[in-house]
Amino acid sequence: MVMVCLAVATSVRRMYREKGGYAMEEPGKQTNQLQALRHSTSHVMAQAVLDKFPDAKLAIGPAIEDGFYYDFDLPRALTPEDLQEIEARMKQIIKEDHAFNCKEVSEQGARALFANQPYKQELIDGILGGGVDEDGQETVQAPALSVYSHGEFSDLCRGPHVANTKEINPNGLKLLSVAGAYWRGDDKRPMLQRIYGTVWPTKEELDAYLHKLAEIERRDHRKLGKELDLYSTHEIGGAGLIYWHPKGAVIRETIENFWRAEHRKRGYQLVNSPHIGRVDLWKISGHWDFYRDSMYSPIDIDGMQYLLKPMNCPFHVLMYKTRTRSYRDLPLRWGELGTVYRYERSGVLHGMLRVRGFTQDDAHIFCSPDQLMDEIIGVLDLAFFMLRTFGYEQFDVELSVRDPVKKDKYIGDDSVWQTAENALQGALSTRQVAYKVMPGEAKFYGPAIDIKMRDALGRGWQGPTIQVDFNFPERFDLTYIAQDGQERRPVMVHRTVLGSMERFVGGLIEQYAGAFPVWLAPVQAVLIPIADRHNEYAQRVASRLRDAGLRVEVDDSSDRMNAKVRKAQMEKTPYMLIVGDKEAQADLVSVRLRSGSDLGAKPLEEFVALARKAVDDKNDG
RNA sequence: GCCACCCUAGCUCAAUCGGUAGAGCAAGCGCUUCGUAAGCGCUAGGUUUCGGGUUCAAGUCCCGAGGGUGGCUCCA
Repeated sequence: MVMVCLAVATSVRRMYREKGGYAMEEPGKQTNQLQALRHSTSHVMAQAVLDKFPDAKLAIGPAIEDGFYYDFDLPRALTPEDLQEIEARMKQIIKEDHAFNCKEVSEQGARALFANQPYKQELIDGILGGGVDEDGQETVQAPALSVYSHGEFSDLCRGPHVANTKEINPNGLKLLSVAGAYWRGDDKRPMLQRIYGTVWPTKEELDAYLHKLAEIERRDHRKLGKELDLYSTHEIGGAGLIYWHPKGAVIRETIENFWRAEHRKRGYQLVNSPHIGRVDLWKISGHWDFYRDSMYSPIDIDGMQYLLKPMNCPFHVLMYKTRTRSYRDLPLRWGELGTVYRYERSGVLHGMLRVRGFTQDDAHIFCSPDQLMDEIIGVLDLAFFMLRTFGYEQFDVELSVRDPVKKDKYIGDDSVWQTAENALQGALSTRQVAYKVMPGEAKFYGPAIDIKMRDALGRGWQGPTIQVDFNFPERFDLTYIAQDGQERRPVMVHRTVLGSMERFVGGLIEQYAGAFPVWLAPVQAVLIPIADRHNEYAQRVASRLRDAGLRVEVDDSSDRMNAKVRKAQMEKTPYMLIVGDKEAQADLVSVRLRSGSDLGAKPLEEFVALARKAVDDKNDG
């Protein structure tokens, strides 16, 4: 049973962040029941921590996706042993059978109750002052203060909670980790210790969740990237810089070829631009003022300052300006796999997902305002088509628009914004894409569509982004000659579909758990001769397969066939072709799939057709 | 960047109280020629991330740097 004491609706923090910098709304609605369970468990944890550290200062402890946390200011750093101890104490408290009681308190009452709790005092200030609440949400009106107690422990809280600690299943509980977290998420304020935990109604659900965590670890692109020899990073080479090994590079090349072909089909032209440019360029674009933290220090060349590019747009803009553009030229769709470099703070770097140098699948569309909607539709079609090709089927789409009350934060007048928002919205509804409007999420230079996709495990990843930009055309004075002979200002659309090759491939490794579909697999088939006398036949078959455009290797090591199968299996090779006397005599290959299934002996040409089809269909056949 | 933790052979990990670095896999060589997830043997492989310090003695303790992990903040 869930107790709700106040009429104030509970809002758990809905946005969560996962390692690697992809964020999205929590999938599936967490029930109030589950929220209450988790939130109540965080209170129990706070009590256990107070037992151990009577001087602990408590901050906040909400329910989150899959669990809960609580932030503490403690006299010393917590160790893994502390966590075990705290968890044991929690289980004890749960069994002590405490009812959760709620009461409303006056300001004085609350201040007195939390006299030694400075963070709680600040929360009280916030609640009464109509500032921000414990989830960092702005409070509209000052609600009453409420306190939830169980046993000896009381916490400022608006609930809801379960009725009794007995409702928490001690076997569904586990503390997971300790991490630093700034008070109020503000890096100017004290660093607190955050304990993460998870709790479920039953042990089975806990086990399932822990199993999922193990699965996430199993798929980790950093682990698989090393095991499958896809990429490396180097301490001596500098942090956040990716080295693509041959097998990783093949995957990337295959994706890039697909990307180029698909863009050409859809009326894009591909361009290339330099990696550095004079600082003046960035001053005009505005990045020098607004984006400098993410840019590297200037390089002195002949007394002039150059910057490593953090984005491609200014270069495309310069190309646009090389001649007078007519309305007949528009839309211009210029794509580039452009490598950019951005300064990222050392603590955020993460495998291929968060790096300092990466290649964006960038494109800029220059068009007239009345072409905007069709252009957006074109991008949407392209984006969904490409992502589905990589097995992403579920998307969460956001339309980021202006904050209606702070219109002065944005450049461009109302009518342009209206046109742009209408175009984005119109494109989405034309394609019947469900979306969520995100007021205040627009960039200062224009509204945008952001698409997030879910992977095979249901995790969210940052996907395509489509941004309308009024700023660049203005600052660089872009024009085109309209039908009536007048100079007009084009609209510029920035868009990526994959994001960056690094992040996208990192995500794909996890999406496929390293078992890439045939068209992407670095090695598509391995020939496994049973004995040395079959090597020659294996080479002949391999060369025939290469002629058919397949990526093939021959394992002519002196290993036994079983070992060769195992090796290919661990490399997640789609096709293992076993050849012995029987096959060599009749132009056959015995096909084993990495799933373990044995397709038996097939005529060579039949296998070629089968494999070609899997490649052409971009699936596993 | 901040908090905590970590860094030993190509990889995964050992090394008691501070006492002078070891295994499996991978690699190289040899034997084996085998029918759907590991055949056998031998060899080589180390400035214990780097730089200082304490100590008779440092993988181990201390300081600094680099890199990494989990978070916070931020982001393609």
